[in-house]
Amino acid sequence: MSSRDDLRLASGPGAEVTSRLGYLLKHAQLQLGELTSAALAPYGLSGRELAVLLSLAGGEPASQQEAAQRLGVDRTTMVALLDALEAKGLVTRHPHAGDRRRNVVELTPAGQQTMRAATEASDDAERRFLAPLTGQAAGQLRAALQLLVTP
Amino acid sequence: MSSRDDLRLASGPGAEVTSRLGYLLKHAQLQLGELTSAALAPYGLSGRELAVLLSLAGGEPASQQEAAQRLGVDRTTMVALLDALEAKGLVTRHPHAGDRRRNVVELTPAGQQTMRAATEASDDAERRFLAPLTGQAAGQLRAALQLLVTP
DNA sequence: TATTGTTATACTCTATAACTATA
DNA sequence: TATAGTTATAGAGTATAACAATA
Repeated sequence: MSSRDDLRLASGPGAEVTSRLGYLLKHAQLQLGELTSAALAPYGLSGRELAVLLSLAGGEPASQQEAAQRLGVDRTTMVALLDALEAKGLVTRHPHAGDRRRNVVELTPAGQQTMRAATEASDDAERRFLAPLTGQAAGQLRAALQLLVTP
Repeated sequence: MSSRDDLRLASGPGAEVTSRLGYLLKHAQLQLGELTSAALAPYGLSGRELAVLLSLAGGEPASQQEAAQRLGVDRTTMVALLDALEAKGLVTRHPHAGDRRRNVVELTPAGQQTMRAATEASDDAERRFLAPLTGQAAGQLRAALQLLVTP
């Protein structure tokens, strides 16, 4: 079932569920995810793959482990994500000079270009998702989530 | 990896990812989910199962299909959820009098009692999750999510 | 023909355990 | 011994397709 077919007025039957925070967070994520997936499709990227590119672009060149930590996924999960991005020519893996256990992961020029274009598309999806809110309310939402997620 | 091991200051490396709305929603949901799971464990319920109980308790007795729609899951997903709740003695299924294709699903007395206690535990988990926010900010967060999720 | 519940199946995301190569 | 990357595997959660019973 798509995440849009199931929504109803908060005063109807089941309002006890649909007003709970867990429900709201889950369905907000589902809806944003649908918009983002559609927006990124022309670039052949998933939202998770764009997140990997962004985590690699910010700061120092990173090992796979560091990239995984930045994103909040397991290092075993990062392997498959990087396999896909490497196959698309968007990232490269090289052994670290001083510690050959590590792979230094970097964006290729194509990866940087794709990341920039895909980020704009993703930003646009965010804007459309947040359209029901005033600019102030959208800013407060983001700030509140930052506070909750950042320890 | 747990969802708490990966968090860092928003100004550090990877800030481009960790300040995106999709990341914030995902990790907010993960953190609340952990708190909720722990809070519900003494009742032998998952968050999804409590959601099913709540969706059944609100309004008229529902068919499985209606329960699935209230919750926003597929009717095939609802089958397994109800199997588990029925095995625990928390819900019953009876053929609908006027339309025997349908199962009327209702909470047993044990189901109602468990639902009430588990809801209190879940509410407490929500309060702890929202503790970093002022009461006003928490209310605004909930209202904003309602607006985004309700069409 | 259409709908409800069900089953079988598959796909995504994720983590744990164990392997390897390096340190 | 410990760590980084990898592989195999398993477990949620989810949906699609097809079936039986019923409308």
